[in-house]
Amino acid sequence: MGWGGRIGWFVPLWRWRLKCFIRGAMLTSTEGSAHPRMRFNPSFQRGGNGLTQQPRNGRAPSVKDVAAAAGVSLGTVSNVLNRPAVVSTATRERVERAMADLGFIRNESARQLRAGTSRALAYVMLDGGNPFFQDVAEGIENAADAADLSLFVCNSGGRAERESKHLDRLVQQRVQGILITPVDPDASHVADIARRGIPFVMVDRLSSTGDHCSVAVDDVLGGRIAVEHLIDRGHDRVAFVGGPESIGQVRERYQGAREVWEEFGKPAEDLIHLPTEALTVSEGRSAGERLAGLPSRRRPTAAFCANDLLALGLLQHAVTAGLRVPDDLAIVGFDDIDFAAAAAVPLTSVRQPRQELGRTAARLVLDEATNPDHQHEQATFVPALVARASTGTVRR
Amino acid sequence: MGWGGRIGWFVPLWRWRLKCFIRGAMLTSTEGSAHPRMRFNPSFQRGGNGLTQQPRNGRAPSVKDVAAAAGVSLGTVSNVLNRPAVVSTATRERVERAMADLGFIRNESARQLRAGTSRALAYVMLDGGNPFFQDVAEGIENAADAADLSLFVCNSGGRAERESKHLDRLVQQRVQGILITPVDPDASHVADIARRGIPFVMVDRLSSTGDHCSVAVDDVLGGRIAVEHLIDRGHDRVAFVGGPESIGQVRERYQGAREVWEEFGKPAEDLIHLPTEALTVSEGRSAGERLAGLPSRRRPTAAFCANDLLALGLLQHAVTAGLRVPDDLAIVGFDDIDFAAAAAVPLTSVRQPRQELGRTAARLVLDEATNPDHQHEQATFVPALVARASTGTVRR
DNA sequence: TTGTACGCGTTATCAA
DNA sequence: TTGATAACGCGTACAA
Repeated sequence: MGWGGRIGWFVPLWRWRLKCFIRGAMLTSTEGSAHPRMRFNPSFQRGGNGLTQQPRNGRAPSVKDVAAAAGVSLGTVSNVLNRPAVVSTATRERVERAMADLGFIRNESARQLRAGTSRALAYVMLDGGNPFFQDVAEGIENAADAADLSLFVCNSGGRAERESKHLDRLVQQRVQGILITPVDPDASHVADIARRGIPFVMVDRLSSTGDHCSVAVDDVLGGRIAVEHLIDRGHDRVAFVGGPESIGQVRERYQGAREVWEEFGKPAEDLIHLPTEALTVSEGRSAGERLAGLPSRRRPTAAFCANDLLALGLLQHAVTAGLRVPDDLAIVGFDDIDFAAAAAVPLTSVRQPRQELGRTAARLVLDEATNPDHQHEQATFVPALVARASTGTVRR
Repeated sequence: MGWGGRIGWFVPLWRWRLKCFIRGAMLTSTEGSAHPRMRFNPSFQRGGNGLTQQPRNGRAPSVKDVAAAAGVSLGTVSNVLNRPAVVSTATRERVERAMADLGFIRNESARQLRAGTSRALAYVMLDGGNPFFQDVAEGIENAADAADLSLFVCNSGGRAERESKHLDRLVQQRVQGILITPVDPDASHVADIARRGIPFVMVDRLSSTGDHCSVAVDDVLGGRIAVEHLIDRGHDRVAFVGGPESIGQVRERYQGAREVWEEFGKPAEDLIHLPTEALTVSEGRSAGERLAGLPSRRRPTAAFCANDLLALGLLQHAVTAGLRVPDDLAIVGFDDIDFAAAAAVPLTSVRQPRQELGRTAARLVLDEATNPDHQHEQATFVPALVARASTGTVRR
């Protein structure tokens, strides 16, 4: 059975349900004007708050119902909704009264159909379990809220096929714009979005082609300041903890680390790469085990982690293993999520302006959606080191 | 200017944008059947992936465009989409080809309008900054995904007026069902949802009235096992850290704590309430300060925190202040978020089945949406203590 | 097997 | 100031 069949099956149930919840509702005497349309809708009832209605056949009341109840035409109701000034006070009040009585609520689908686009944005995030992206999402939501738009928040969980599925659905929904932190910025299903002309902003990744907006911090620079800070503190052997390399952010933060390491004339083999399979707390713990397993003369005295989750996992392992942080092992994270400061040994981290990334991305996508002179923009933020106890002491 | 004006202004921009991105796209010779409708759409082009089209006046291609391009009627296209079996292979392929060429994507608004309901669920969460709710949301999203539904994730941030605004929008969107962890379960705007007949499930709160489904753990029991665990470990003075009392979860966890404290014959004044203004890490820190400020003979040797965020804040303050955890201060949290286990002193916590709460809630809301025999259900889960290092030792 | 015609709820245009 | 009517895109009777 195809979709049509299922839809046809849904509708009666919907009616059935309405019929059920009506049972027990307070019903008072029928009221309303003597408008002839009224006889087609004989079941209007009035209750305290307009929710005790059973308009027509069980569907939600429409402008048509309101018009009938108020004894005016459909166009007038529309005017009350969209150009209140143009309708006389008396009729407007009558219509408003009818809307309240019926519990009328505008149907967004119909408005969308008419308008050609929905009143929603969407953010497809890379990892819902990482508070960093939640904070970005919060920034977006605030901006969306201010523009009176709803926000679809989707989570790809790092899986390309799930991301693609989400995007398909969002395009079907005709969302006004899509913000995404992509699994792979070069994936075709990502490029297709911009090519369709849907306002589109890449978050936490810069566009290489420049054919859409993007918002990110300079990850290479972030890697640089993290490692420079560790060099400052006198560390001569440093671990870079992070992976997989398919993640651009990881690559660039590592690159920044290597650059500055080299510039300070340190031997490349003293910047030790501990690859991880994901940017998670548990991968951080496992990296900690590998780190502890190194022969002591090869063992780093500090670690720069590609994000805070890894750093927290590493920190946990270190403390459990009896290492003193920062004396035995200094740790720098990346993102500066709230939990970094809240760790038992507060974590030094490279701060990204999380909410502002989101706000800016939303601003750009809205500009693309509304401004005919929109120019694609690559908004780059400068990361900042927030030094805390986990790198507290200067060595030697 | 009212909304109508703005919409009217949007549409031309939309066209303008499409015109722009088309520039530079590869254009090949016009192709297609000689169907007469074709002349109304003279600008069809074919490219590699169907995205280089400029159908009609800049709007996304509709079934009508597909029909014209394939040289069939509109109904046939619809049949291809909804009852592929009923259409001959040859025409079906021709239609599918046309859809691919044009980059046709179904318009959800139109489907919704027709179907009377959207293909989306919604979850309004209480605190987006708390990973607990993110995990619940993830459970919901997985279930929604399996049912091929989109999920609106909204965040009230504990503010009733924001929650109400979200709910208004969701009702306008005609979502299939609403899941919510409400600021106040008894608020009228919450009750209105269920009264409207919208499938509705309360998450992390039980329904008192029974006129809708709900999913939660037994918070009183959770409070009991937390404090019983501390009593087991030999603690005679315990703090309950949590607030505000307007949050039902806080009240009930506290109640459970008091019950078991009394049952063990402990004097009521030795269960010390440290109220907080929110369930956040920073409030946990501030509670830590107050705790440290107590005279030593009144100072608790253990703390039960109303959630893990408070516990992490308290832990952080304790470590910073030089207290040993658990020797000087044992700590129990609630929720067992991932960061609890990842804290530098892994946190003992009362575990809620976070994802399962979400999955169950989604299951219930879908049942209400589709099953005519749906009965409201109060799904109660049993919390479980997860003992970790933060309460590690038995005292005395 | 395919095509025609109508309705979903809203908004905008135009006429009264 | 108000009313009638035609779209928007899709799904589906019903007719051919």
